[in-house]
Parts: sequence; C-alpha cells; structure tokens
Amino acid sequence: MQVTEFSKLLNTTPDTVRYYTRIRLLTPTKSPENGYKVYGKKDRQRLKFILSARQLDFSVEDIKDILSVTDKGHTACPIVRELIERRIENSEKQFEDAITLRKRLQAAIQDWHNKPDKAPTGDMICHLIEGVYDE
Amino acid sequence: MQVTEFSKLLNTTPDTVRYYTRIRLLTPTKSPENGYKVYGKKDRQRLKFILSARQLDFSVEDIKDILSVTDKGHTACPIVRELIERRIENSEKQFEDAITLRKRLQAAIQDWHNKPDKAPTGDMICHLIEGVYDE
DNA sequence: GCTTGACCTGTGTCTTGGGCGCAGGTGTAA
DNA sequence: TTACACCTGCGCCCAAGACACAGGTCAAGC
Repeated sequence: MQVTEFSKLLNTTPDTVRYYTRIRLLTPTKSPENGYKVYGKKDRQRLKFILSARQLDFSVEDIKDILSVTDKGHTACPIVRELIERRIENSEKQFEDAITLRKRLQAAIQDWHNKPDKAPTGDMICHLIEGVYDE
Repeated sequence: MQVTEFSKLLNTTPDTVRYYTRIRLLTPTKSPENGYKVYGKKDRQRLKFILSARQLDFSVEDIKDILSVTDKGHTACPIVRELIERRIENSEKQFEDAITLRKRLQAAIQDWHNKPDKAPTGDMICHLIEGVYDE
C-alpha cells in the first residue's frame, strides 16, 4: 500500500504519514520497481497508536520514546502512566489559560462598548488593548 | 538603554525584544560607539502595546498590521475590533478543545485503573492509549 | 599596563508538527 | 501517441521566540 491510500485508511494525510516516516516512527519497505514506500500491517498498527497518542496531546518525541521501549519487547505502560500524569497537570494549565484568555477578551469587549474609536495619541496606541499587560 | 535593561523594564526577555526588533516592530537606534541597539521611550510604548496584544493572543503578524496603521496616524480600532471578534470565536474553540482533552485524559486514567500493565502483544501496543483514535 | 572573569552584544541556527511546492514518474483514456 | 490527472520523494517554510556562539566591554586585582 502506498502513502496516500495508507493515510486515508486511518483518516489522516499523506504529509503526516511522510513526516512520521521521515523521523522513523514508521518503517515502510521500498518498492524495488519504483522506489515508492510500501506500508504494511505493522505500520498500520503503529500509526493508529501514534494518532491515538497525538489525540491525547502527547508530543511526537514522547511517542518515539514509548515506541522504542515496546520495540524492545518491554511494556511501556509505566512510562505512559507517568506521561499521562504530566499531561493532566499540563492540560489543567491549558484549561486555565483558556479561561484567562476568555476573561481578558470579554473585558476588552466591555471596554470597547464604553469607549469610542480614537486616533492614536502619543500615550496610547489603541486604548482597546493597552492596559492589558501588567508590566 | 540597551536591550537587557529595556526588556526587564517591561518584564520580558532580551530574546523577545531582539525578535521584535529583528522583524522591525521595534526600531531602536544604533549607538555609534559600539553598534549596540539603543531603545527609547517610543519603543517602550510600542513594546507595551505588543505585549498587551500578545496576552490577548493576537498573532505577531496581526500586531504588525495594527502598528502599520497607527504609524500612518490612523486609528486601528476598527481592525482591532474585527480581530477581537475573530479571537473570541477562536478562543471558544480552544476552550472546547481543552475540555475535550481533559475528558480523554480522564477516560484514559479510568482505563488505567481497570487494567494492569501488559506487555505489548501483536494487537496492542499499549492498551492505555490505543482505542482513543476513531480511525 | 595587563589580565582575568563576569556580563553583555548581534547574528545565526534550532525548535514542533507537519504544510506546501516542485520536478519528475505513472496510469489511463482518447 | 498524446493528453491529462494523479501520485511520489524531497526540500524548504511557517510561529514566536530560545539557545549557542564568537566577540566586545567593563570593573577588580596584580
């Protein structure tokens, strides 16, 4: 199976597959007649794993680590568990960041309703924005 | 004032200031005696604006657009308002993404409590992760 | 005057996770 | 045969800085 068909199989893009291949997460064979990469069943399994992990927001680097452990026949679950815990903290932070951003935007909108447009003065480039930053 | 002192003034890093300088958002003068960049009051004002806008998650490219308008003496508020509206939609999406991620992680954790570690089989690289992806 | 070491500078390269463009190969219909 | 669509690998590009590096500067100590 070549790259495009293979990528569609798991609902992703050829570029993504090529990227994972480039960094050796996938190891297709080379067709001897045209040099095209040929993906097989093992690659399919790996790709599915990679895409799952990406959905949990694991970095590609982390995924590389996991796969290098399982490739040696060991279970990766201990390191996965640790990664998940870190992911959770991190996601909590992202979550709060999202909330903070939303608040800031809403505050900006409020301001916007209270103030008219103004040409920039020496002191203020745009009063809608300036003042958000805490120095 | 040179770059490090200047960056501390607004509680950011020299690298950040250098970056903004490189892309010409800041336009320091050059000290004739040592070639060092010299930042003044105008730069300070601009930097404050840039950092404020970044906190609202505006892209540097957007900020560039805004500043190029105000540099011509016009008010940028109309375009800022439009940007803010787009930002709001986008932030709503980020927000939902954060929630989705959190759910997925929690589901993974649940699974983890139910299942023991297992060495990878031909079918499963790590049962904690696989199965997250919807094909 | 000389040297040492800490700190500062600009410039160039690296990062993440692919996206995109290119030149050339392949396949099929007319 | 030609035309055209589609496919391939490869290499460069993005954002927003972080980091490494070679060289400059400045005060302290001899």
